[in-house]
Amino acid sequence: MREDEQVATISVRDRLVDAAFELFAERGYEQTTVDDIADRAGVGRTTFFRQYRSKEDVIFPDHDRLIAAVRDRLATSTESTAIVAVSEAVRLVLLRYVDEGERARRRYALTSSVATLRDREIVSVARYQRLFREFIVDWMGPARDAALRAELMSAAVVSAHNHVLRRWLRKDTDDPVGELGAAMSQVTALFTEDRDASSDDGSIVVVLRDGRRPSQVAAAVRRALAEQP
Amino acid sequence: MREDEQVATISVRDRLVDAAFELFAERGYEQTTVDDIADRAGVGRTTFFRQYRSKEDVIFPDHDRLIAAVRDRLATSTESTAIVAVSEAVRLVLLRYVDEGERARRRYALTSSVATLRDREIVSVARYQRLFREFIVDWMGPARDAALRAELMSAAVVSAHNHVLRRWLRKDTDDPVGELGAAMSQVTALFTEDRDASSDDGSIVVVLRDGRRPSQVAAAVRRALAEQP
DNA sequence: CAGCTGTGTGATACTCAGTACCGCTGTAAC
DNA sequence: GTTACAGCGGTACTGAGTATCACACAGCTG
Repeated sequence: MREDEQVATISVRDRLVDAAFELFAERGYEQTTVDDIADRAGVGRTTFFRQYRSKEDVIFPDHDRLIAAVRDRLATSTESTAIVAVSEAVRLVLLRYVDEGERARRRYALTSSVATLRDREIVSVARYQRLFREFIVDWMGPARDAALRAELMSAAVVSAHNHVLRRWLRKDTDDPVGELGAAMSQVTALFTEDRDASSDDGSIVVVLRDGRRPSQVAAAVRRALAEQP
Repeated sequence: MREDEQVATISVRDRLVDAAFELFAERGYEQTTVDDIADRAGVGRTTFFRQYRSKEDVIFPDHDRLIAAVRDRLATSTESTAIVAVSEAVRLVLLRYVDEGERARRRYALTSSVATLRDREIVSVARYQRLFREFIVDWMGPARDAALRAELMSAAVVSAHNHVLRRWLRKDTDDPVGELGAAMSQVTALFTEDRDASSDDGSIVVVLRDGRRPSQVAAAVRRALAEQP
């Protein structure tokens, strides 16, 4: 291929994606064959499967690459707790979708209406959750209930992320990144509140002899609070 | 079919399941075709697809029926909070697997090693999570952050259930039901502790004029505590 | 220029899951 | 008997995904 052609021509991969989205919109997903897509993109069937492993693959973003990026981010994380590290890492995923813009929304329309694609999406999400779970387990070591806690944390982070992502996809929010931050602090709060709250609810008891003035009581309370961890 | 034959003969459905499990164990899942299964079960290919929608369906329990049972349980639930109701309902799922016994474990061996089946399992789990989420949303109404909280709760319940279920499948525990109860109280504890701990940590401030005695301060505190929700 | 090599491409043929249809057979009802 | 019906098997088809092979077009080399 000569250079001037290269400038004018969109890559084969992109042509296939465009063709696929067009056809899915026109006739629906099941009514479109791989041959149709390849034909419209002006390439052979073989080329389609060389570019994308399956018919579903055309619509989905490159999860392999994105997961690798998330893994890297986790590996080089300097956060103080596992759940905060994961909350930071999941931001990458949201940003990727937001960057895609309209294409992400068109994909959402498809995954919402086609069972096969919805299932595929669910499986992709589970891969992130697994990655997070394993990271948290490694981070926490063989502590008491570590496995269950890791499970819950990763599930919470992923759910919160998906909640915000779906809101953005549905145009329910203009500030997905801000909402993600809020959702993530809600999630981390779930897991970082005083554990064992049933036995220690965080109350402080200050005992004084009779005859003190309320200002003295207040001072004693202030002192007690300062000593709290 | 005459009656004496009916007694001696296992149903076609069961024969197909047995044949499938045998063949998957012998040659692996991908190396087994639907024809192979039908042949070994002594029926035609057509009959296979009349009994099971797909090749994967043979191994999985009847999730449609089980989900319906769970939905019924939720609909007739008299629990005080949504998450407790869901925690109770998810027990049905665990019990179903435990009832299956060895068959569930053989299925687990397959879903652990065959990507297609693992994906299918993940999708099934998502269906329960969705059911729970919708129930919780209905229960909570349009409260502040209800959608996100419902998302987190359903994810937590399902994760905890799966954690315990997998422990039982791996023979890491002999008391799955007990562990499920423990895991579920851990989950409910997550969501029933003082919420909004970041903005309201549960502290009570009692203001008094100078000159009161500590016993009067204590009485005022007692009164304030009594007024707490 | 001729020859070599590697890479992307398209055509063909194949396997297998899943669907649609049709004809057979045994059973139950009238 | 015959009519109705339900379960079964066979055949043929569609379409996804795989494997193979031959070709075209680059770039490099002598």
